[in-house]
Amino acid sequence: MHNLLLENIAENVHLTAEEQETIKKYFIPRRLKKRQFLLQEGDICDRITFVSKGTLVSFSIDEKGNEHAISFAFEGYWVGDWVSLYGHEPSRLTIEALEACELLQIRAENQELLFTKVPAYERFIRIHHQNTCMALQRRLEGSLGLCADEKYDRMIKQSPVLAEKLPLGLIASYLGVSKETLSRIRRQKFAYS
Amino acid sequence: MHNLLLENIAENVHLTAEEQETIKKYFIPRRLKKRQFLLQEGDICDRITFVSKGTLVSFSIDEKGNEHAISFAFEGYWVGDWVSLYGHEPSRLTIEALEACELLQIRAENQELLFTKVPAYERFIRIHHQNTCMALQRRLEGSLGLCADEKYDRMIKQSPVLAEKLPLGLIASYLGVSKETLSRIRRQKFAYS
DNA sequence: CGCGGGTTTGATGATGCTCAAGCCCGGTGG
DNA sequence: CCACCGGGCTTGAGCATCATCAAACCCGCG
Repeated sequence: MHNLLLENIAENVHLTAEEQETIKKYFIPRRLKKRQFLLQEGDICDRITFVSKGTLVSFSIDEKGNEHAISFAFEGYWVGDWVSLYGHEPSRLTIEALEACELLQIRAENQELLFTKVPAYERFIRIHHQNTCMALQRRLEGSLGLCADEKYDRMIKQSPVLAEKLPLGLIASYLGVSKETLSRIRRQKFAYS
Repeated sequence: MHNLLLENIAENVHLTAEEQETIKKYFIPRRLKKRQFLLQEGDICDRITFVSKGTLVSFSIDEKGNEHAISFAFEGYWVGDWVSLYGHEPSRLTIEALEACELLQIRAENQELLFTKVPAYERFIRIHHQNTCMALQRRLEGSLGLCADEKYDRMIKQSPVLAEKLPLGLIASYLGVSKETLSRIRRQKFAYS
């Protein structure tokens, strides 16, 4: 159950056997069925989640009720609403299981404890946040001033997995275009190949 | 010179006098004149910069030659291209001084040393990255599926300072709209108030 | 068989970009 | 002191892109 988690951490920092045990103790397993919510808009996100199995999507809902996919989490990913978690404010995000999921969670205050008990873990989280920053910055660069089909190309180049695993509607929402537009773009691309 | 830096760090973590001295040693002062570049597209960003005085803008340039402001850095801010820094790849960002600046810089490899010498500094950087994640996520939420005037409203609400300090063209680029559109939006808002 | 979801396709309209011209204002040089 | 210049901002007209609405389609499933 916790193996993938420890492997994931060990990719970036070294952990002694003892540290591994300590970390294990803090992460509590949880299951989610398809369409269940990990977090709902308005809740305060007070824990960090590692995905052992399954897929989730985080999205925000605007005033008109449209959903905008912010990010996806596959096996081996971490998920949570950083804004809510670190800002201690109600989340504007909703996080939903796209399929049955197996998760490992640590509560924010326990993570603080773990930081001091296992400094390597704090280092790992720092590195993880660096990567998150990178991903968000890339995403932002793409979303400013690219037209719809350029965004799609870019996404395909960066993570072709998304296009295969996810339904069209979600990808459209992720790119910030309507599903009709994305459908037309795909047809175009197909004609040329 | 280093006071603002130490204050900035001390807002989040406690530092002993000795640690403060250590940190000081690693941060090298640098000045930039108006319009000088801190980083140019294609360079590898190998240092982190703290702004003691002045204002800078980071922007990316798309295929058509349009500039897109990614973020601004004022006094007390940190600036750098995280993608390039942590990914060790050529930067797609350019960072330019909007006015005369006084900066403090630490090289990436020295920062790694500093992490082990002063764990509190590593903690500070982790917290800083958390905040960066938050800011980027907020920005992304805003840039997806908000129309031009909503984006402007949102920006005004979140950081009215920007609207005062920065020329219209830069704000437009930050919001991902043309300067003409932003000009029209402002006129509209003005008419209502 | 009929239902529902995800997807496709078409027609229409709004939003916002582009291009082009003019304006305002501060700086510079005659 | 004034004329000129240039950068930033405004304003207008036309046009491209893309969202919206509506209808049909496809396919797996009860």
